[in-house]
Amino acid sequence: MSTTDATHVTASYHPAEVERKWQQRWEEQGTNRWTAGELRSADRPFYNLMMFPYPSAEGLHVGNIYAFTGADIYGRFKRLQGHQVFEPIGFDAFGIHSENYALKQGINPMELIPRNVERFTAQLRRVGLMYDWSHSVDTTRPEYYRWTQWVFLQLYRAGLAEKKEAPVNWCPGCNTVLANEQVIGGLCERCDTPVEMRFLSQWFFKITRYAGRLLENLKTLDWSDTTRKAQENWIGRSEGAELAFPIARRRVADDRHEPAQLHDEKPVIRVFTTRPDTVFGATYMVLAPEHPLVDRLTSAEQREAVEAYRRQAASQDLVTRKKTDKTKTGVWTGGYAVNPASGQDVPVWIADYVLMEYGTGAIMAVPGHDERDFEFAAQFGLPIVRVVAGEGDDGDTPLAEAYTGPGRLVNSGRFDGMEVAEGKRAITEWLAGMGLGEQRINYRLHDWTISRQRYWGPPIPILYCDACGIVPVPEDQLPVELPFIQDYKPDATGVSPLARHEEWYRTTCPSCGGEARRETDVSDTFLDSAWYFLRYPSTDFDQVPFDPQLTRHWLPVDSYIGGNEHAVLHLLYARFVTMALHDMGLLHFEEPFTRFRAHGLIVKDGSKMSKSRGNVVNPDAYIAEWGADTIRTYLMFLGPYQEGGDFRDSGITGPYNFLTRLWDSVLTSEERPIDPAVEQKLHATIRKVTEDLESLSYNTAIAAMMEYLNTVRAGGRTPERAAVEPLVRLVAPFAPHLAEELWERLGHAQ
RNA sequence: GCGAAAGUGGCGGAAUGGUAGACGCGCUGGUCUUAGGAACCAGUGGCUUCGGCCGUGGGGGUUCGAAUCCCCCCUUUCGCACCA
Repeated sequence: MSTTDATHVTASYHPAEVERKWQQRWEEQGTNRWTAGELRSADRPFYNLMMFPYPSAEGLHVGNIYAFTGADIYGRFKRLQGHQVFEPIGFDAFGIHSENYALKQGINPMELIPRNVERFTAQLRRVGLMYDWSHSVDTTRPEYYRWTQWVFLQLYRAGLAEKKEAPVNWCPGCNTVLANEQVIGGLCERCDTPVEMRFLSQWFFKITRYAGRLLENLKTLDWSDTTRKAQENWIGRSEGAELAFPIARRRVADDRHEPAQLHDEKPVIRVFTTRPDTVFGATYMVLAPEHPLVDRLTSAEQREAVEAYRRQAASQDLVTRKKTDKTKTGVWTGGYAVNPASGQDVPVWIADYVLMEYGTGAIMAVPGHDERDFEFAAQFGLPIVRVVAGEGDDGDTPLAEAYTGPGRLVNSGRFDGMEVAEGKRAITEWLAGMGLGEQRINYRLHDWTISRQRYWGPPIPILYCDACGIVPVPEDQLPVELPFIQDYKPDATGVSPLARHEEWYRTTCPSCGGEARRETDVSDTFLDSAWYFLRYPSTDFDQVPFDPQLTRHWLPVDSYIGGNEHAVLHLLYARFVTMALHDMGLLHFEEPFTRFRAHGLIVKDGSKMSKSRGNVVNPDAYIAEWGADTIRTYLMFLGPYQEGGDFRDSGITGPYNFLTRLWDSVLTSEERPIDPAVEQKLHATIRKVTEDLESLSYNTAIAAMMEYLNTVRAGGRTPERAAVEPLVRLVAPFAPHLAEELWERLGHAQ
């Protein structure tokens, strides 16, 4: 007997019909929506998060669908396991990318972006994702960025936001400052223009204060290895010592200059080194051309050459400057410093191979044991002294190249004979005793520049008052709304377009009532996304950024899935902001994402999708032709989810045929006892699919289901109802519409 | 240079110490059909004297047994990169 009514004609599989029906029903019945009360009372909460998209004008990309579907499948799996799954989505719509596009179109982003959001929303609704649209966020809405500004103020109060004059990355293409993380190989991440170094007064977040903890905590996180490693490298911990080389006063010919403003008033050059054991071999010093002590050290005779060199270095973009293979250049300042170990005067040079942004911006040069210093010394005829002798090395033969291996110290006074490791410790201790050094851990990580001289972002909630100085905008006056202006185009002046609008920036000081001026820079988009996951559960509340009770109930995030391109950007910033809010007592956890998995990249026919190649997959057309269920299943079947895959049109028929066969099998199935061999295979399949879902091995889960269906239908046999009914549940995370329809046709109320 | 991942049929990939190539695409043959770029069934790593032999980038090793573990080399992709 057929499971369907004898008079009922078994219709063939029409995805469009089925999908329309179920999307509508889910919407009407609020299947995926949560009320505030339901969120509060959920007893097995599972927060399933995916990286929210930037709503580009091109519309939803197949890569977005790949990312979201993989995350959605995991959420649906958890729901089938009895969890109450909260799966929100939103839009990361502020930022240079959006703004640049608006500029190109000549449409104000305030008008353009909402259209993109609308289009994205419509496209996303067709994919069959279990989003709770009632808890969505859009970072460009005042009701959202009000709280982004609030986050800024909390960091400011905690002393973690600071305005300072500093060398920053300036993109002449985008006319704005960029965070270090947004400079890729010396180029702007958005427009590929070579980035320049400028000295500007900017707002910074002191993420470096958290460097140690950000690094340490990584060990405790259940994250993709690649992502963890990327953060580890980015934070870049190195152990060593900071040593002080006093300036040799008598040798400074030109003393008209005021003493330099360093961290203290002592006329010393501070250097960071990982090799304090080689300090006896430091035969010269090099400062970055921008180093504040250069003026003080430069002699009258050398001034012209030094100035010329500094001008030249300043004019170079970062790509040219950081080329490792170019020959070393540099100029002697005419000044000397005292090697604190050997007591000898060593000449002080400037050279662009020393970077102002790392360490102290100055190095002690040990040509005998550092490749770069050796190259520089060889080029300029500076003395090379050996202070480490390797195995079977008499310590006398002149070095043909820098020796960086292990060995014992030589030419190092009473430290001669010590092993490198011992020497490091002993020499650091000795110099520390004289107040000329200390053990030090240095991080590659920089403070996070968050000022952007652009229009399309949340205004930084700060006022400048002649009487009171820097004044934070009172929290009850938030948001500081971004005004609608026509001339939002950025320029090379180093200030935001908002600085052209006096009517906007002129205001009164909340503490003295006098005249004040608003900060006209906006904040980095990455601040918007550094806390959005805190907002989702609490979008029903407009008087707090995140409701304490809901936050305690739902956070940290249980599963987070996204692209690895954010390994050092978003994922690091979100961790920092969370940690800072935790330290202020505002959050009960310090790591936002318990589990993170990076998905792979989708390519088309073996090459990266790009507009110029003309091989960008338009997901709408594919969904219209094959149905969302087929596209979802196909994308997951392409290859291991965490490695990505190659989208080829010819492959879609496989998953499509599978779903069609499943449809037919269910609707023609018979009510009869299940064959024991089939039953055994069924249980093996359930087990396999369950394990694969947990590990995101979606491709093999699908393969297992196909294999099982092949067994069920082997030799053209009619399937037993008991053989196919469980398969409908197994396939549900992948093809939710089809599964619901079949489940209903099998006589189950949903 | 440093760090990470990977190299398996015509193609995407499966198998992490135990029958290599699951599953799918493609291809071949068949059934049905007026027809089929539909559906269904069967086959499909290479060589073969039909006994078998060879086969997971290359070379060596451990093991009763290696795609899988170890050593050396080659190639590709990604991240970081004059980081002191």
